[in-house]
Amino acid sequence: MEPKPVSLKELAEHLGLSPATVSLVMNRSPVAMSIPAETKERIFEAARQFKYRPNFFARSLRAQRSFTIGVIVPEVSDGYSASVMSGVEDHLLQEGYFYFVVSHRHRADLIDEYPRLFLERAVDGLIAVDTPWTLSLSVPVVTVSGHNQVKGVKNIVLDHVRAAELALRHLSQLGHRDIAFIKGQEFSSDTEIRWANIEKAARRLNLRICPALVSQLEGDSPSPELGYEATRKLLATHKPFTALFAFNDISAMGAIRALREADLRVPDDVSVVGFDDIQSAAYQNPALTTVRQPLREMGRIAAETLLRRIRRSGTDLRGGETMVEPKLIIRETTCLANGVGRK
Amino acid sequence: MEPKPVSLKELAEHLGLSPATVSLVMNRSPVAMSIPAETKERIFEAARQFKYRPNFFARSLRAQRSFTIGVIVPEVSDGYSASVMSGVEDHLLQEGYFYFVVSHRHRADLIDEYPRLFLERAVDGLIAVDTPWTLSLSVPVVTVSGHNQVKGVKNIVLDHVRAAELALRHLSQLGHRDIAFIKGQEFSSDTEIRWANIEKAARRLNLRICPALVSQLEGDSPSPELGYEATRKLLATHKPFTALFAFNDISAMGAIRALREADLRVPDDVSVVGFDDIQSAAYQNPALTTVRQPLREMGRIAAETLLRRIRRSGTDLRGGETMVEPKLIIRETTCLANGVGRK
DNA sequence: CAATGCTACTAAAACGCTTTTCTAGCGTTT
DNA sequence: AAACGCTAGAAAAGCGTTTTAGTAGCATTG
Repeated sequence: MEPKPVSLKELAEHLGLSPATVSLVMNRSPVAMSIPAETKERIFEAARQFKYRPNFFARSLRAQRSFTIGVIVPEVSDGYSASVMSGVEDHLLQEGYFYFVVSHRHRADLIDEYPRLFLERAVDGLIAVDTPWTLSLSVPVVTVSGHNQVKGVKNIVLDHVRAAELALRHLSQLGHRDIAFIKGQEFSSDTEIRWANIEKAARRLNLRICPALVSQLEGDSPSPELGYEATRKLLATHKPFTALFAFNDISAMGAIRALREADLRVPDDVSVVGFDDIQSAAYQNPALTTVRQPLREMGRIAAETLLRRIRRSGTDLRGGETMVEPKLIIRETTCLANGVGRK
Repeated sequence: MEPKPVSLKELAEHLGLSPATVSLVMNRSPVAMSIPAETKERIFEAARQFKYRPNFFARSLRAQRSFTIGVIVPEVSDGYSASVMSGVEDHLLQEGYFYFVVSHRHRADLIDEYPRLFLERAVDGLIAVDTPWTLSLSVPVVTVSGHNQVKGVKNIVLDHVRAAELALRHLSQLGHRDIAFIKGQEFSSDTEIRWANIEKAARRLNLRICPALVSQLEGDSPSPELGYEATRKLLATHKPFTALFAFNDISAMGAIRALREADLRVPDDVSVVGFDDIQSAAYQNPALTTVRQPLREMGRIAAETLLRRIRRSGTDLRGGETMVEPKLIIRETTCLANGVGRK
């Protein structure tokens, strides 16, 4: 049990000084230049002795700054958000900031309400992860995979051109021509841009995308179930395909299960490429080939960008994007098409 | 962009009343009983019109309450913590509380420092997840899987007696006698109690635990790699076993990979049981048999318990445990021993 | 010697709210 | 008519800081 905290006034009283002086010295204010080193030392010593900690609320009230930022994600417990948060945390704590987390779980009313609550809590800024963003707030906002075009909002985003290229080129080089796709949910902010770039990359690589071989995730569960369902629909068309590019690793896992149940071997009959490279991707059986997003790094960059904006409030508040590079991680779920050989 | 917020004083001025009156009415204080309904309505109407929101810091400064709690976890991005957090969040936000998260990543200095930082931020209480806890603080603390015996601290914990029983009985009934084990890391708070109960359950079931068949996770990465390494050590002893009980699902995934690399089929040659039942366990290939911990529920209970303590501050501050029941989820990684048949 | 400048501080306001105590005016009781 | 009680609200203290504007005392300068 800690002793009752001591206030600035009490500390000053004990030192026979005014609270003003003590405050000035403790904060190393330039005004305190004229205070002799000896006095300063006395103050520091007393502060140490009484374990003086400035009251956080009093300070925030005065400064109108909270050293707190808000993070809004679709769901804390999904690996994507959690990885990004991990990066955000790294940088934030190091800089003396704390953060609140909320999950909106794709409910539009919450996506609207939470930012307001954050503002009420006087956050200095906020980071929205994988969340459609339309608000322009009075504090800096940085989005991760946001694809918004709100004026002052900076967006940290994957290079989707390259991501699509990496995956499709890989499959193409393995001889795949009949490629099935699982698109993300309507509400996922990555869905649209990712798909647009897949189409472009396919054109560049001379791959034809058959509409019957395009399925879409539905529902907002974070489980592989959705990928399983989407793949079942794909299989139900009876249109043959030798490769499948899933929206993310989770759905790829569900897809693999659906394929196996249909007596299709992965990768011998169907190659599968995931997206994200979550922790367990490497330990799937077979290990998942996937397009890695540097999620943690994206979180770190988001935090850095946000703090920069909070500090240099006013300058450089242009929106725009900061791009981050994907990487193709080739593991065991892809091989040559037509069973020509095993990779 | 929101309009500049209006203060209580301004609102009162506009109404031709004193701030005191407005405050009393807005907070539905019993003292405001004597204020006529008409005046109250005028106040509410004006508040609505100007979107009056009490300044959070001013209020907290006065009340010495922050409606904020701190959550400390080993690592936000591991599924265990994230699931618990998800449950914590459910209850907390509903009750008007926000929470800070920090990851200590098993660094002892951080486990010590973060609670202090939380206190400085004037949290009303805190929840420690899967973290060794020795501090007795001036605010209520609830731990999840803590296994501490600090006086006022309530611990939300799995019924480990039953968990060990469920797993071992299952394996025993399938005819397994040579069972290997992967223990948790030294620093994990669940390790000790889980192991103790496994030993007890084994005795009750007349199973002999061979010391050579007990391996342990080492290192604090949240990846299946650790289970992979632990299993390699097990295999290196060349002591045969037909079943493996892993510390968690993540390590079970690594174990399965190691077994496969050693040309052992799962479950035909070796049955594997995991622990936790994380999201992807059902979509492993083969789907993982595991002991489910109701993590989200544990988080919810922790939040409920904490808020109860914060509110009835003073009463019922006994420590002790609240137990939660595990459930055996039988999937595809376990079958009859000795290849007698496939389940 | 008056004016100036420096040193080492302090006073006081302000941040926005809550809450206890107080009061003016009015009606009722004894 | 004095005492009391009630209604409707106001005054003011206080929460713990930060910061601007001073100021008292001393030394230096012209």
